[in-house]
Amino acid sequence: MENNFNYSKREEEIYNDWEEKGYFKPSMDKTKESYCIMMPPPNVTGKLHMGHALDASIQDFLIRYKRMQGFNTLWVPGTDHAAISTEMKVVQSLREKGIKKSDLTREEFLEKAWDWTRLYGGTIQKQQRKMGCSCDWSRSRFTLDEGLSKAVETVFLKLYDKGYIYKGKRMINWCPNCKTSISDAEVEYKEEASHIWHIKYPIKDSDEYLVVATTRPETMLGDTGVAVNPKDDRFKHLIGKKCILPIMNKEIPIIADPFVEMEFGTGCVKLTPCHDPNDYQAGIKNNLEFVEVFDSNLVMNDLIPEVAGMNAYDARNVVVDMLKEQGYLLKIEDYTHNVAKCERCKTTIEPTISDQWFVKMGELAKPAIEEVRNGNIKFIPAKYDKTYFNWMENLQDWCISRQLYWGHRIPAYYCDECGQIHVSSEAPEKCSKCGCEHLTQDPDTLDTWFSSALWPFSTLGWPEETEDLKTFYPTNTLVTGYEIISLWVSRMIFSGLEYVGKKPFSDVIIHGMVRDDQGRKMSKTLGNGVDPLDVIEKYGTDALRFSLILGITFGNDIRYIPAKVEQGANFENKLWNASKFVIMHLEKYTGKYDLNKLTSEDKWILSKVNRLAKEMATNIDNYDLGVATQRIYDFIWNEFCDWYIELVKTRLYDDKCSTSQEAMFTLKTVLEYSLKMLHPIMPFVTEEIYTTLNSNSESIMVSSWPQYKEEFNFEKDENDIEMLKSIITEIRNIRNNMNVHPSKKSKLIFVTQKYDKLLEDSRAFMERLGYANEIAIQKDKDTIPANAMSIMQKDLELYIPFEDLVDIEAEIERLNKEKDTAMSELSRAQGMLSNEKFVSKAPEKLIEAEKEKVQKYTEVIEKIDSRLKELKK
RNA sequence: GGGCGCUUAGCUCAGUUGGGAGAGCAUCUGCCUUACAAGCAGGGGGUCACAGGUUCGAGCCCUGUAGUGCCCACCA
Repeated sequence: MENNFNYSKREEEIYNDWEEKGYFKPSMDKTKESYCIMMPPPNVTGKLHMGHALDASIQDFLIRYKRMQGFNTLWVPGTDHAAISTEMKVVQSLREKGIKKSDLTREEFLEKAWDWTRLYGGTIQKQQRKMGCSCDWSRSRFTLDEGLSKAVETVFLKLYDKGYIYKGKRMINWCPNCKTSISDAEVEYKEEASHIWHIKYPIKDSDEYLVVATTRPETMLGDTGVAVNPKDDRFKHLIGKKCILPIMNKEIPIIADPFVEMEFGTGCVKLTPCHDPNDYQAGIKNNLEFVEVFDSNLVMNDLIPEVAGMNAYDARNVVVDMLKEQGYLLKIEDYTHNVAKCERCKTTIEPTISDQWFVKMGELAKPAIEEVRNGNIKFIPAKYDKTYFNWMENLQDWCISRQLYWGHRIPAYYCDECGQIHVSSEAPEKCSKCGCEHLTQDPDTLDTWFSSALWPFSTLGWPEETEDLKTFYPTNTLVTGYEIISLWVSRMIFSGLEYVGKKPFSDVIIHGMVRDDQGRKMSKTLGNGVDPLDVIEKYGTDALRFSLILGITFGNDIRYIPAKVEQGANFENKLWNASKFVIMHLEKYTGKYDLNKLTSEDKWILSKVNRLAKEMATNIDNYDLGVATQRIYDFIWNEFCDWYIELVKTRLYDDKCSTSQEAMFTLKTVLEYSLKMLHPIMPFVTEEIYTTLNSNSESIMVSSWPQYKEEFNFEKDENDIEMLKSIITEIRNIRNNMNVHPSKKSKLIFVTQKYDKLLEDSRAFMERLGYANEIAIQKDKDTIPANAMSIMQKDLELYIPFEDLVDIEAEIERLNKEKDTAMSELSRAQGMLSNEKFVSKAPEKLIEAEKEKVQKYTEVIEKIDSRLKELKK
């Protein structure tokens, strides 16, 4: 074996080998339970970032584990066409070539977009291969491919027939940059410093006036009312009257509406139903006039000649100046408020009234809420139930039409003559209403999330009743971040329930965000992003995966700490070297061993690894991946390497050892168990070692998870070896304190009635690990020299004659300290036992443990006392 | 405005149903011991944010306070 694992070379070779052999495909064994994960599809032209790396590490962990557990396992990869995001990138690249989107026909643009997708698409899937993802690439899907488009169309027609999809003029979020509508979920809010303008609106036929406060004075040209709170005594007498809109010199009504906060601003709100969501609602409710001030490109219309044709933001200054001149402007205050921004391009959103397609959410949301409430779908951690409910219970109808080319085109056709809407998969030959033969398809496309919402079943072939759909739907676990619970998770849930009639998945793991080492979001502007591919190049995929999983708790954000990746790399090296040792010593392994000849240390480690296999499986089944990883790490390093390998060395080095075959059996068994348990976390290095260890065996990927065996349960031997370990640790401790170099050996005199047999069997390693040149095991303490250090335990005394090194006074002092410790332990245990309430209420097991402690420390104290007496002679 | 988290060793984080506080890194001491110095052995370091409460027993459960972060709503 080489001195190190050559990950940069071998990881790729191993991966290709797996893929070629078809290990990523499901077994399709009908006798096995299925387990399926749908990979959240990244943007088709995207690049792998740390969030993806985390996502991939978690999913691959689960998939590999389940595969080893014998499940018929499928992990479906794929990519999303990412409508707005991709279209923006294409527009940008065209602009760099001096081409405007409007220069091209729809077909020409789409041609360019496909070129772009072909050029940059697939990068991320190559990178996912580098991550070691064992997904079935032969089932990879793209949201715009034929099958998925069929699913989208089917859903659209179905919902339309049911009346759940409708077209209508509503107030929507318009992104002036992307030039499309977007849904509420795609809007984010950002605090922005601005001003608030106080404007006087005179009351008709009166000297009185109202003062309205606004952050958008230019919209006042389109005001068609002023609202006050009906309970506001200041303005009660004005309700129902009219006021004069400045500049426009137009009468507008004063209405009462409880949405107005009396304490905020002036208590009077100007109403511009065309340009504000609240005002829009108030406009409908109160039957106000709808007056547009500017169009969707923010170009002012000709309400007044002074601003006609101007950009809305420029018009603001003109309007403010006019108000000032005419004496209507009372004051301008600094004001910081939340401004709606486009999630994609960060442009300020314009609320606009527009003719769009919507999905009616009410009836769809109900069963989706119920499915989580009744526990059929679980969030991990459960706290995200609340995020989900909060979203689902306050849903507005979902605006699904986008004024983009890149996406699924809406299957609706309009009669050129009478405007009749025809929703169908094919263009109708003539209008069903007027018989006209000229129909035009709706130019809009659908929201990206409309197709992503179908992901769990569209990828399995729905609406066809495919074998895959029957086998793998509902899927089992969804792994994603909290930022898309509302955008994606919730929509998959109602979609699955509505279209397939079954939930899309059972468990939803919500992991946190990967932040930089200072806890900041990784972002392009900060330049603090860490590219997982750089990390892989430096430390290898296994080390990165290990670092992302070790100790994580789902739902909490994690920081990317380089030292943690180093920890992973060091661990990989440790495992590699331990394996090298094992494999080296297995040269003489005949495979003929006798379980009856296993020694205590063999039984000890077998018992431990055996139980770990069971407990780690429980951890994983409970999605405690961070804990599971910690446990296998601890076992391999602190038990197997630090102790078992050291304990077993004497037997391996001794040609005449009668239990060397059993030692080799144990080494091989424990290493194999460990490799298997580590494989879902560090797939490559475990594969490399496993196939070296078992040169005629197939991949570790298709091996099975170690099963708990009752015959490997050795409780007594576990206790025995733990006792010996504590003795060895104490010997080392004493020698360290005295600065005695390991090369200076000493004699060990054990006095014990109980452990003589065990010690006799353990002579060899006790000599080695206890730095002894001679070991005496005796039942009485007649021959103990005075100048010896001592270790007192229950049922055992150990004397180490260090001869002239021992300062009797110092030893007395040390023993007194030991005694103090034992005394305080004793009194603590006695204290608990003398507490009647403790004895009557605490569990039996605990009381017994305390009683044992009393016994133990009483004995230890007696022994120390007796030793002290001898020393003082 | 509403909701949800977090606060544990110098740093980054674990801590499974309440039963004597853990890891990695850092630090200190001693070791190139024939798998590994990317290592070995040993040590130091914590009133688990604070204040109450429940309990025989609280890092864990309840109430409140402070600091901090996120999500939702968007109030002109």
